[in-house]
Amino acid sequence: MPPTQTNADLAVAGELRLAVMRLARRLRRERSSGDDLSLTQLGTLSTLELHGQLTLKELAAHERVQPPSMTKTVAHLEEKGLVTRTADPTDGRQVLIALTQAATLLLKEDRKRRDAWLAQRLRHLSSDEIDILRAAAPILERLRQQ
Amino acid sequence: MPPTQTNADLAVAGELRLAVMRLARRLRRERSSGDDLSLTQLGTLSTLELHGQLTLKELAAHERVQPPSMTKTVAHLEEKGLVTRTADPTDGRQVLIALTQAATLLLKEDRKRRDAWLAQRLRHLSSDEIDILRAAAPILERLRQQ
DNA sequence: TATTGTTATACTCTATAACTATA
DNA sequence: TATAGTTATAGAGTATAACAATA
Repeated sequence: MPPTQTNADLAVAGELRLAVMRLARRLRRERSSGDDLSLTQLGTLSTLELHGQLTLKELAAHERVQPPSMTKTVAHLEEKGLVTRTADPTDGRQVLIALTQAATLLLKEDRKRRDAWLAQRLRHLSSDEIDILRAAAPILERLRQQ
Repeated sequence: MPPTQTNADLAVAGELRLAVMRLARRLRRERSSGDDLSLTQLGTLSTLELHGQLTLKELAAHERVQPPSMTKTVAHLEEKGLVTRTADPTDGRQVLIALTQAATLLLKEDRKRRDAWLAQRLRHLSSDEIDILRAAAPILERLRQQ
């Protein structure tokens, strides 16, 4: 933890920002072919998979959207048979949202397809370069969580 | 370049995909506070900065959107004084779209602000970890371009 | 009263289909 | 006829403000 910001750090930030944003855009595009779920919908399903059943408010907080937006997204997912909404037995104001089995399968397939795309590209790298990416992945994850 | 796909490569792909998508989402959110340009608009300006004056069709192709979508985006940018539209002197059907000076300045400021956000987070990392990210950035960029 | 969720309303981004102007 | 761009229309995603139901 250096006490002051160095020029080298600023340079890394700039390069990393561009690289991450562009690769993400590319990955998003890869997803969009032959699929009918938006990134918003997919992200919501992933969050439910990770945390299990959540209330609408919790789900909105995880996805960092306002409750009315999440109400809409959940409505779309419910229409597609990917989530269920049930009233909380102990607090009638709350609604519990959970994945259906169809959603679990769909998430698995989507992940497989996108991982395959990226793994295919990893084959063009040397093993040293793959090692660097392997080390970088958890650091990127921590950056996001701070 | 290994001749076959290893399980380790597939695992790296999965971790990397999640990390990149999530960090990108975070970066996108960072941008949206206190600014009035959408990512679509910013992306369009960046493309014009990179390639110079383009026709609407070319611009739509670079941004991977349909022409009617780009017509709208360009209209918004024109309202904000960030691009100009001029008829092509040799082909009256075509419209040439170019950045204004205000747009060039705005791009520079936006970049600075977002880099600062990421650089601030880099301060929580060790110098070894920063070195890994520095090495990873160009590899990520190559992954996208393949 | 405070909290949870929904409805009403509005704006951006995106698309396809239909149209206009030019080549 | 073919091409470049715009207009018409529609749906998703987002927000804020106002409302209903429950605690």
